[in-house]
This record gives sequence, C-alpha cells and structure tokens, in this order.
Amino acid sequence: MSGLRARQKADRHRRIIEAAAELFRDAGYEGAKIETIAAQAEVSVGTIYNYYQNKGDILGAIVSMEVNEVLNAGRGVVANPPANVSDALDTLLGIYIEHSLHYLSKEMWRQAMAISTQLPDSPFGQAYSALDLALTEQIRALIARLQALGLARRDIDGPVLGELIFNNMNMMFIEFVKRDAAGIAELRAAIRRQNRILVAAIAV
Amino acid sequence: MSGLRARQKADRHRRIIEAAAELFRDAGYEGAKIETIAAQAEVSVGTIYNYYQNKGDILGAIVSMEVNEVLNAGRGVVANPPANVSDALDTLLGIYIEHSLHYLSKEMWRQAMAISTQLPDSPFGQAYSALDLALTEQIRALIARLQALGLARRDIDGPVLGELIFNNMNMMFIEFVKRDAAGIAELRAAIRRQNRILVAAIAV
DNA sequence: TTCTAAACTTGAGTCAATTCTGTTTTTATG
DNA sequence: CATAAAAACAGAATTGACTCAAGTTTAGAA
Repeated sequence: MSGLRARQKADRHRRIIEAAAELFRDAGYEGAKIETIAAQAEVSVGTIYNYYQNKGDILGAIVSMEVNEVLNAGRGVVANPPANVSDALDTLLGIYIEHSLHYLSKEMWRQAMAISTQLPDSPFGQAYSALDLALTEQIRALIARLQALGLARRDIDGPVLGELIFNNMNMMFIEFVKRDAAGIAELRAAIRRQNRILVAAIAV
Repeated sequence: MSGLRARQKADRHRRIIEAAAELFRDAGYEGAKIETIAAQAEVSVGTIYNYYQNKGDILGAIVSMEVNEVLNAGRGVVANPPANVSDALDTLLGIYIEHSLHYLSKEMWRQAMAISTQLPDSPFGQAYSALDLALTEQIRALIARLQALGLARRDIDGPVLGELIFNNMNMMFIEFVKRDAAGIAELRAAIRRQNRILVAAIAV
C-alpha cells in the first residue's frame, strides 16, 4: 500500500506547507485564504482538509520546524556551557530568542500561541505543548550540567528551577510578540535582570 | 443627551452580557452563536456589534468583572499580609487561583487568553494586558510591604521579582486551564514549590 | 408642539473556514 | 489484464461571524 501514493502524499504535504508559509508571510495568517493556499499548492480545498484538520494545523507544522531548529541549536550550549550560571542561562535563552523570528513573524507567533491555548487537544495544540516541554527539559539539562560541573548549588531542585526559568521567559516572549514595537535586545535585558535574582540564589 | 437613552443603553449592555454569560457557560464560547445571544438579549445582531466590536469583546467584559473581583480580594492581603514571605505569597496567589473558576469555565479562560494574544490591540486585548499589569502591581505591592515590614531583604529588586513571580504563576495558570483534568490543589502546590526557590533568596 | 439632526437599531447580505457527497485514482487480487 | 475495494480528491453547499444601507427613535431648538 505504498509507492506512488506515498510519494504523492509527501509531495502534496510539502506543496501545501510551502504555499502556506509564503502566503502567511506575505498576507499574514488571517489574510491568507485557504482557497488561495489550495490554488498555489495546486490541490483543492477539500484536499487541504484531508491533510490538516484546520488552518491552524498548517501554521502548526511551520512552527514546529522552527522550534525544532532552536532545540537543535540549544544542544550545543548544554553540551558545552559557559563557565558560570549567569552566562550559561543567558546564552541558552539568547539562542531561543534570537532564532525566534527567523521564519516566523510576530503575527504568526501570536496566532500560533492563540491556537495552542484555544485548542489544546488539536494536533497542533498537543505538538506545541510537547515543544514547550522539550524547551523546559533543555533548560533543566543545562542546570543539571552546571550542577554536575560544580557551578551551581546541588541542593537546589533543578527541575523546578528549570520550569520557573522557562515559564518566565515564555511569558516575557508572549508579551514581546504581542507588541510589534518591542525589540529583542530589551527582551533579553529584561530576562537577564529577572534571572539575576535566581542566579544569586543558586550560584555557588 | 441622557436620560431615557442612557438608561436603555445600560439596560441593553446588561442584557447582552447576561445572555452571553449564560450561553457561554451552557454551550461554550464557540457553541454560543451571536444570533442566539441577540435573541436571548432581545436585541438584533447589529445592535450587539454596536455595543461590542466582536464576539471576543463580549467575553472580555465578563473576564474583566472576574479579574476585578480578584484584585479586590487581593487588596486585603496586601494591606494585612501573613508574617512571612512564603505564606504571604501563597495567600495572595491562592486567592487569585481559587477565585478564578467562579464565573469563568476553563474553556472561557482558554478563549479569553487566546483572543488576548491574537488581537492584542483590540479593546479586550488591551484590557487584558491592563489586568495582567494590575495583578503584577499587586504582587509588587505585597513585596514592597514585606520589605517595609522587614520580612524581606531590601536589596532585592522588588518590581523585577514581582514580575517574575507573576509570569511564572500566569504561565502555570495557562497550563492549568489547558488541561481539563488539572486540579487547583496541584496547581497551588506546584507554584509553592517554585516560589520556595525564590523565597530562599529573599527572606531575611 | 413640531421639526431636524444625531444616535440607534435592524436584519438581509458578504465573506471565508469547514463539511459533505459524489467522482476519480490507486492498490491488490483473481 | 480486469476489477472491486480502499483511499484520496474536488468543489459545491453550509455555517456563523461580521458589515452596511435603510429605517426608527430621541433630544433639544424654534
């Protein structure tokens, strides 16, 4: 039951995503009509709904690619962290933030975030939660690494601290994408300021 | 230019909100059609859009009432906080969380949060941000109070700490409303665990 | 009172996402 | 090959939020 059919399927998937990514970027998420995406991908409207449950899931597929890239970039930092807690955190979170607008506009982020809270059980909603968790785990891994290296106190509950750091960063990022005028440099500075309080509590 | 007209206006506002609140609760936000709300409020569809820019703004009005009640309840704690940082924070945040599902179902919260990120510049989007800020300010006020009472270190940046605490709680609350199965007791316990790290850093 | 501008209300009409149903293509079998 | 079942496709029909042009009511001036 594979061969031609599987190839066509993968190809249509790709065409839909490419068309959507281009249109989302040019016309915005709301501005991109399913009909137009279908036309550009050379499939029918019905077919799009055969591949994705709803418009949000198409955006979701694009967001997932972006976040996975970020996770990959983060791995290097965890493997080889700067030699103090403050810089280590700043470097990892900095990677997340700096990459964030590579493929996705603020408007696309807003939509993605909105959909993930609106429909937490949709395919995208679950995928988004999984991505959040993966980011949290990466921060936790960094903390564990720092503890192992003797750079952070070992009597701190690492996983809980990681969650706290992620939650705060994520909330700051949400506010960042809500304001078109907000800049990346200020966002990073604000998060650094907040983490300073935590760093004081955990650095050896 | 007031009198009868103003009275009718206020009355229609009230009828729309009451009808919407009932329908949102019974049928869910998506399930409640504007047409039905209009019928139940005994106004036309057009009139609803004369009073509210969109469906989300109707929900927004309901959310605002809820959050304002919470803010009011919080004032008592700030005025008369428990005599240690840990209990003081737990009491204030506890009030926020315990009140949260009084008038709003989790589904209504999800929709409200989604709309506020999706349309940050709509009337409701701005109102929601203002409410978040008011909650942050209340936490900051509590911290300032604790510092003034000599219960918390004064060399900590109170406003930044307040923001950190709010952001973390808010993110935890978002995750809470995303899972229908999640319970209030576990949410509070998790937040307490997170705040323990902060408390250790700031209690005298 | 009568009249007029301003403010409101109305509901039919528009628009775009999603669903539905009949048709076509692919696969696997005799 | 021929063919029947399964899978996928197409696009017309549906649905529900939102708009708009026309009609109605109110407030206040003459």
